[in-house]
Amino acid sequence: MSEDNFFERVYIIARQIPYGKVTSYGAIAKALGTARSARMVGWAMNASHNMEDVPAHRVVNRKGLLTGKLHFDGTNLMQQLLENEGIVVVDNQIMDFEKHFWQPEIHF
DNA sequence: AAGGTGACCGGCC
DNA sequence: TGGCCGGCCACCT
Repeated sequence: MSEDNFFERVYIIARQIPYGKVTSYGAIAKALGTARSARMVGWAMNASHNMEDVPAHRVVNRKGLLTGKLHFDGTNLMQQLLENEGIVVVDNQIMDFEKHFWQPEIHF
């Protein structure tokens, strides 16, 4: 499959997201040292479909909006998963986003 | 090889 | 965070 470091690094970070917590694409990009590549994080998430251990549902945009919801199988699968972890989601938007926000460890 | 694309972000009104 | 615009960078055709 893929041995691309960039994608793999994104997966490593994503896998470190604790249960019931969420983070943003930009935060992951920053953790990788490339804050300007937030879009690539989203791209990597798209490819993460093949990966089982990557909780892409815990990754949202900076506003706490479930922008990637449409990329999941079910129409509201992403929201279901988040609510299953105790996160309240209303209209594709995470309530108390800052409260559930998790900052990835910075490791270049 | 070049251009288009995108699950974004920050700045500005 | 409501909306619009420019920048950014790796991936795909």
